[in-house]
Amino acid sequence: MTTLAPQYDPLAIEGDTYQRWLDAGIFAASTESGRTPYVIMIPPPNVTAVLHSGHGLNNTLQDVLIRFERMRGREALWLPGTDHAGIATQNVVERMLDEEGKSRQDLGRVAFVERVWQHVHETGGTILEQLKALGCSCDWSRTRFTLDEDYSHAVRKVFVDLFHDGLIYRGQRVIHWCPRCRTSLSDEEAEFHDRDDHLYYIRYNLVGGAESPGGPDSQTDPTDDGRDRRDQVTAGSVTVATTRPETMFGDVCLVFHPEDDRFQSLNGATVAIPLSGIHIPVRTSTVVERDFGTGMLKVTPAHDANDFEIADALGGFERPVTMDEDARMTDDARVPSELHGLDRFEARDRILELLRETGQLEKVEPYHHSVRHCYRCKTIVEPRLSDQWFVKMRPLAEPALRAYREGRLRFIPERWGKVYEHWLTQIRDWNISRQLWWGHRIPAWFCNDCDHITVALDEPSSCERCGGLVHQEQDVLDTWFSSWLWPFATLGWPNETADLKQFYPGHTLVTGPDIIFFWVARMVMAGYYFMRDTPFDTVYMNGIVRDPQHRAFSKSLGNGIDPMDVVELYGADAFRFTIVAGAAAGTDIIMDRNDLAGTFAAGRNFANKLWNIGRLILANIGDGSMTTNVIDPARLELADRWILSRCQRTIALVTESLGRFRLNDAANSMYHFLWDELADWYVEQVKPRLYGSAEGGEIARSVLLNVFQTALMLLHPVMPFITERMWANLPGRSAPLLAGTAWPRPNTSFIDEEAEDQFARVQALVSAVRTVRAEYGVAPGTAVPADVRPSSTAALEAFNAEQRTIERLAKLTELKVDGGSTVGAGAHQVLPDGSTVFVPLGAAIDVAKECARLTGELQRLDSQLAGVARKLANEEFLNRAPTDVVNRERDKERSWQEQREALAAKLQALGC
RNA sequence: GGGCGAAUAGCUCAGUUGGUUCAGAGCGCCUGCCUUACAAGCAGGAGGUCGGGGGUUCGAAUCCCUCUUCGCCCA
Repeated sequence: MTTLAPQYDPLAIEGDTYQRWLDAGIFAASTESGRTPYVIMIPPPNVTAVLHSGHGLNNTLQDVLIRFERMRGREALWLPGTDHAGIATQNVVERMLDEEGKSRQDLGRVAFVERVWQHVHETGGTILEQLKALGCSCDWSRTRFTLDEDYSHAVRKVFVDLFHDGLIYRGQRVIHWCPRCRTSLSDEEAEFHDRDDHLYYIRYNLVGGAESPGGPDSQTDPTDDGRDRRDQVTAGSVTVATTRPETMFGDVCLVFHPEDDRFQSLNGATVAIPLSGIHIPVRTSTVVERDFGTGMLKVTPAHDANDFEIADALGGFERPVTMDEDARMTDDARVPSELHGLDRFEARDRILELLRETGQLEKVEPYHHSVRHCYRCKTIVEPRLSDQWFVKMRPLAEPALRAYREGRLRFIPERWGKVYEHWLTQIRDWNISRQLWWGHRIPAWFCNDCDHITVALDEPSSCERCGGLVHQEQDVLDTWFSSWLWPFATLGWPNETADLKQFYPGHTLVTGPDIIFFWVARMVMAGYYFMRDTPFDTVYMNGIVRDPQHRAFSKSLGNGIDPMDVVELYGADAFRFTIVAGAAAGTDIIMDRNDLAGTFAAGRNFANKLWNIGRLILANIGDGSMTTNVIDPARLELADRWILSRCQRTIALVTESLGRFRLNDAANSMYHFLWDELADWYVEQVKPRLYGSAEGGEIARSVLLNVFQTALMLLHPVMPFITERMWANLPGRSAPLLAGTAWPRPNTSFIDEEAEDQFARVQALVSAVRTVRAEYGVAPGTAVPADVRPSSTAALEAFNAEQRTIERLAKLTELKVDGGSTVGAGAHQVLPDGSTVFVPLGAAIDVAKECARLTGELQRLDSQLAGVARKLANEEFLNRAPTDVVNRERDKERSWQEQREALAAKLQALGC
C-alpha cells in the first residue's frame, strides 16, 4: 500500500476501501461456516427513497453491531433490501403523470403498474448505493425486494393460509378512507393530529304526533348558550352538536342516553333531517356521552365507526353512503340536489349557509380536537363504509405478547416494551386491503354466478363451489402485510432453505419507535405464527433526528440533512462517529443543516486526529523489522506499561459497551483512549525513542504497534474506512483485511495498576507545571527549572522514571526530584497525591497572587476535609455503609490531609 | 381523557445496581502558541445550588410524592 497522504482526504480512500471489502466477499454470510450466526434484517427503506439522516442513523448503528459481531467470530448476516411502499410509490408516479397531464385511470391498471416498475428500475437502487457510501456491510448477494417473485409468493401463501385458518375475513366496515390517495387505511396509518375546528349546533325539527305547533322559528332565542339543557327540547325541535354537518344526510336516527331526563319525552319521536327533510326516529343508547354537546347524538352509520356500532346494536337501520371515494357528496336521494358533487368541505360551508337561512344553525363553538389524517399525504381521513379484508389479530397477538412477558423479546430502551404490550392488549382487527394498483394483488376471486369467494395461491380457472367464471379482487394488500414477513420471507420461506435454517430466528432489530406497531409487533406475530419463533430477541430503538427547533426532519419543512453531503464534506467515518458518539440508546439527535461543520465537528475532528496519529505511528514503526515480536516485560518503561495497561482496559470497556448496546459509551471510550492517552501522552513520551537508534526504540515501536493495532480493531466498527486504510499499511498485520480480523481480547498480563498509578502522578506533575507557566505567562519557548518533592516512594519512583519526559512535556531546563530549595520567589503547586512542586520564577512571581491562589486551594481542601470528617464522625455511616465505602472515605481524608499540610507549609514559606 | 418520556455548563447531551474529588464529555467561549503527525491542532482557563418544593436514607443528579414546563404515543 502506498503511504498515507499528509492531508486526510476521506473521498480518496473510501471508495477503494469499500471495493476491497466487496472483492474479498467479507460481507457475504455463509451457511456452512459452522459459526454461530448473528442476524440483522434491515428495515427495508421505500424502494424510491433517497437516504435521509434517519436512515443514516439507523443504518450506522446496524453496521456497528454487525461489524462488531463479525469480528467477534459470529457468522454475521445483515440482509438488505427495499420495500415497494404501496401508497408512497404510487403517489410518486401519480405525481409524475400529473405533470404530463395524465391520471393513472388514463393509463389503465396494467400500463400504470408497468410505469411504476419502470420508475422503480430507474431509481430503485439509489438508497442501497448510498448505504455503501456510508460503509454499510450488508450481504448484497441476498438483497431482497418485497415485490420479488419469491417474496410475492410468500405473501400470497400467508394470505391463503390465514384465510383458510379463519384469520382473514372480508367484511363491510367503516374504515379510514383517504380521499386523496383513494384508498382505505389501517388504524395505524390514520394518525391523529390536533385541529382547531368548530362544533355546530343544529336543530332537527320534530315531526308527526309529538310535534308541537309552530315551525323552526318557534324555538328559544338563538343566542341561548345552551346552559339550560331543558331548552334542548323545545316545542318543535331538538338540537344536536356535530363537527361534521356534511354527514347529516347519512343520519339514520338520533340517540340520547336512556337515563337522560332531558329527552325522555322524545323517545320514539320522529325528526326531520334539516335541508333534506328525511324523517328519522329518536332512540336511546347507553353509549351516548351525556356531557358532550347537547347530549343528543346524530347517528351516521356509514360515515362514523362509532355510529356504525350504535346503529348496528339498535338494528334495522340502513347505512346510506352519502359521500363518494373523492369525499364528494353523492347524488343519493337523501342529499339535497344542490349539494351533489360538492367536496365535503365546500358542502359543509354551503350547508351552514343554508342552515343559517332556515334558522336551524343554533350556534357555533370553537372546538379543539384530534382528527385522523392520512400518514402519507396528511389529508383528513373520511370514515367510510366499504367492503374490506381484515386480519383477526387477537389470536396472532397472544404469542407475541407472551414472548415479551416471558423475556424472549426485549426492547432497548426498556420502556418501549410497555408501549408494545399496551398495543397488543388493545389490539383491533387489521384492515389489509388497499384500493391501489401498486402492490400485491389480493389472491381472492369472486364468482360471477354465486357469492362464493375462492382464495388460492394461483389463479383458479373457475369458482371452487359452483364452477362459474371468476374475476380477481381488484384491491392490493397493505404494504405492511408484506413487510411483516421480512425476517423469513427474505430467507426463502415457505421453502425450507438452508438460509432459513441457518438465519432464522435472527437477533437484533434496529429501528425507530414510530413503526413499533406498523412493523415490529406484526413481525413478531408473523414470526410466531409461521415460524413458531420470534424473529429477533432484541429490538433496539434508535431516536429521531431533529432540527435545532426539535422538529423532526421532513420534506415539507426542508430542514433535513442529506447524509451524502456530510460524507462528501467530511467523510463517512466522521458522519458515523458523530452519530454513534452522540446518540445514546434511544435518544433523539439534533442536527443543524445550517451548521454542518458544528454538527459533525466531533467526528470530523476525531477522524482527522486518527488519520494523523496513524500517519505518525506508521511512519515510525517502519516495516516491522524494527520491532520485537513479543513484548518483553523486562524491557518496558513506565510509560509503556501504562499505555499497555490502559489499552487492555479500553478493550474491556469497549467490548462490554458494544455488547450492551451502549454504542455511545464505546465510541467515547475509544475516543478517550486514542486521543487523550495514546496521542497526548504516550506518543509524546515515546517520540525521542523513535529517532535514529535511540535507546528503547525497539520496545517503543513494539508497544506502539501493539497498541495502535488494537485501537484500529476497536475503532473499526465505528470508523471502518480510515481504520481499514491504516491497516493496509500496518506491518505484520494479523489478517489481510481489518474487517475480517478477530476482535481483540484484553491481555490481563498487561494490566498494571502500579504503572497506572505512577503515570497518573507524572501527568499530574506535568499539568501542574503547565498551569503555572500559563498563569505567569511564561513564553512557550522558554524553559524553566522546577523542583518536585514527592509525597511517597511511589511518587519518587515515578518522577525519576519519567524525569526526561516531564522535562520535555513541561518545557523544563531541569527537574530536580527531591532536591534543591523550595523557598524564594516561585510558584507553588500541590499535586493530588500530596507531592509539591516549586517553579522558581524570580521576579515574575507575584507573591500576593500566589498567596491568594494557595489560600483558595487550602480553603477548598478544608471544606472537603470537613465534609469527610463529618461522615467519618457519623456512627450511622460507619455502621451502615459498606466497609469499602468507609475505607475510601478514610483514604480521601488521608490524602487531603497530606495535601493540606503541604499547602500550609508552602503558605508559611511564602510568608503569606 | 389515558399513558410514557424529558428537564444537568451558552448549545447538544452522558451519568449503569444510591457511595471512587461525581458534578462530566463534545461543541461553543476566553488566553497563549504555526512546538517538523494533526490550526479539523497544542497548552491553559472560565462556566452548572443537576427545573421548583417535599420525603425516604448514614448518604440522592440517581429512589418516592407533588408542582411547573416541554415532547411523544394512545383514545
